[in-house]
Amino acid sequence: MNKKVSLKDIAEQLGVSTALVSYVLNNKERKARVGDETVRKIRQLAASLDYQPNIIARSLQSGKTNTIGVIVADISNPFFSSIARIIEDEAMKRDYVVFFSSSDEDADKSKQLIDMFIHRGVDALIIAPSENTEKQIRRLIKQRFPLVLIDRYFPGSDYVVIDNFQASYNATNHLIQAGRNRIAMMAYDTGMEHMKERIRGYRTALKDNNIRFDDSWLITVSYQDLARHVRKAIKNITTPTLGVDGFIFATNSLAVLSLKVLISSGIRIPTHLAVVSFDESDAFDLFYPPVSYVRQSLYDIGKSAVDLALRRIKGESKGPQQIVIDARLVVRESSIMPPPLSNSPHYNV
Amino acid sequence: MNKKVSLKDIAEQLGVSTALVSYVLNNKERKARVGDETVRKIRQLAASLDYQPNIIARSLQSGKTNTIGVIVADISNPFFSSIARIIEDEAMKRDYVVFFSSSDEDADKSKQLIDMFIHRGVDALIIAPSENTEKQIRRLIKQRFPLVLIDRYFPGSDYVVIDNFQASYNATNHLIQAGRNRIAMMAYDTGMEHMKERIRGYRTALKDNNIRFDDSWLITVSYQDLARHVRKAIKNITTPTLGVDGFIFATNSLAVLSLKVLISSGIRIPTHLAVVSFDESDAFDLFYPPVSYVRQSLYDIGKSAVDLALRRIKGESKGPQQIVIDARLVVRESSIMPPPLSNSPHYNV
DNA sequence: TTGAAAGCGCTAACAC
DNA sequence: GTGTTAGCGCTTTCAA
Repeated sequence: MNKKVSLKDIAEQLGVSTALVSYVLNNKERKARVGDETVRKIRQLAASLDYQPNIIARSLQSGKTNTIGVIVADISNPFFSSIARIIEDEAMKRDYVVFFSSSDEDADKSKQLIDMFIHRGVDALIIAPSENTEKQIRRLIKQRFPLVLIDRYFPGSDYVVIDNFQASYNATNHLIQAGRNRIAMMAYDTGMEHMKERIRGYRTALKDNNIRFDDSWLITVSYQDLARHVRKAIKNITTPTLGVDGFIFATNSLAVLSLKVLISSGIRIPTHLAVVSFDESDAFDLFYPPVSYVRQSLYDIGKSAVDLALRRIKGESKGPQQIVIDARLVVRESSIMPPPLSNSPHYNV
Repeated sequence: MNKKVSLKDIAEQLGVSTALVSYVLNNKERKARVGDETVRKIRQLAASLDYQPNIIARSLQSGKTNTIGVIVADISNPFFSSIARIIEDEAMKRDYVVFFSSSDEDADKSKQLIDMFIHRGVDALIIAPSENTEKQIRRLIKQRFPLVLIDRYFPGSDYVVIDNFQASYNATNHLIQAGRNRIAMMAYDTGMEHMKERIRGYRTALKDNNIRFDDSWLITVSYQDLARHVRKAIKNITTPTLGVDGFIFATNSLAVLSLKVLISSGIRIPTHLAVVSFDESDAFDLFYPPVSYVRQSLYDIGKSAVDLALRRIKGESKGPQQIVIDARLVVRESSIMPPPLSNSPHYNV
């Protein structure tokens, strides 16, 4: 690595002070009333030396890093990586750069990541918070650290979410309208509000349709050792005796894992079991029949989160800012009976 | 934000110099021969003040940021986001943190990102390089900037890749053994070595099996406006007259897009068309029939990339380090004829 | 118009 | 054993 040129190099070569160079290169020559000729010389030398400011030094001085930390449950989950992509683009447009990290829904890891990012001097955090992280989050809020929650939330914070109750209610209602009345839901075993709301929406829809909820219908699985839990749960719930005829999955990962199990268990979708999931996935499109899902605008989530974060950084927003973005049910063949005699064209039968 | 405590604060309160505090808090009290009592006092006050070192200041001083920049084509592509997750974990273990960004296979954007990361002082870069970025990459290598390429490569650099020729050869050979002899390939229209190798493997396998290659079988699509290109290409190649009976997709995104088109076109897989893809995807598992694919160990890619990068940072490795990781063909039903009378159990027919 | 200098927080070479 | 000090590269106040 050849040594980088610094302000001082330019100043010395020109026989001026570093202050002048700094002013000019930050386009503050008007404010500092630098002489035209000096401005010209500095500009020219800087260009010919390909001067690049040292961002670290600037950060040390300013206390700002133009950096945003993003913490999601798992960046390899397409739902989060898609949001990450939007956040990346939006941040870049505004000259911010992004650290990504995964909490694995683990409160300890979350705390560690938050601390690490703060020590690194990120200007803001965008977090999909996990269970038992409320204290960490509250601490940040109290310190007035710029923070936006996504996907999940705690009351009183800045956040961007969907109306989970309504979305879940609609999904359940849709299954009922489609003729199902023994509808199960698989959700994460967590006290997080968004999950509880999804469950509440489901149960309320059942009730409003006079369907008596059966305890065995609500399956909650824990994030740890997920695949095994899902496998067991699906085996249980799909026995003929318990036999449910509709299923709502509270996240894409639950749906993907469950569908893999269902595939090998002889259950026909939607004939035996109508299916709706939250989130989206390529897998939902390629699965046959295509899976109905609750679509959240990932673009809106990412864009709004960055907007809010930057406004917080600039100190523009006052009270808690809470953004509820649209969620809409995309109905496809996994949740409605096919027309009689329909042939799925591309499968050998 | 309450003001952070600095070395100086501690030094002043204790009436010692910042140097001592620095030594102690960096566990260099032995080397600097600091008195036991002083050590104790410093440790205690630091703890009670919850002192956190300012990483920015340390970086300015050391010229190191403990930061790695990662540039992939698109972080929302599960292939890359899965690698990203591994990189994140491995980096974190070694106390590095990661910036992710997406080049969109665009050379200009790539250059911009590389420059930005360098200005930000990342200690190393891990890049899945795009077409026409060779000059940028060569420049970094010449400057001896720690750099590791993944997935794609230029000769003479540090990289982690699979044997693309062999993997493609095997995949093609597999289709031929499975009784296909009009085999198409869809690849990206790029001069990048990894793509050319995949194409070469395909063509060589045809040749070795005495199958005369037909120009129309090789479909190259450009990354821009991909969906449209794929749609058109699939429509063309699957007309009865041209009718191919096997298909190799050079990446997961090509396969996913193509399968979506195939689904709606009445083509039966594998009866009419046997399919193999590179990379992996949840969608390949949920598709029926499950898609055969060339599996690369994403773990090995990410882990090796971080290892190489850190060794470069530490100046441990000399000549170009090139790691070829295993790729293995996972054969599933999309590429082999089902047993007679087989019934796909879970689909209504 | 311009320059000197302080200081962001930390490290390390060099005295004492 | 302990302390001083000179920077790392930049911004910005204040004086000239």
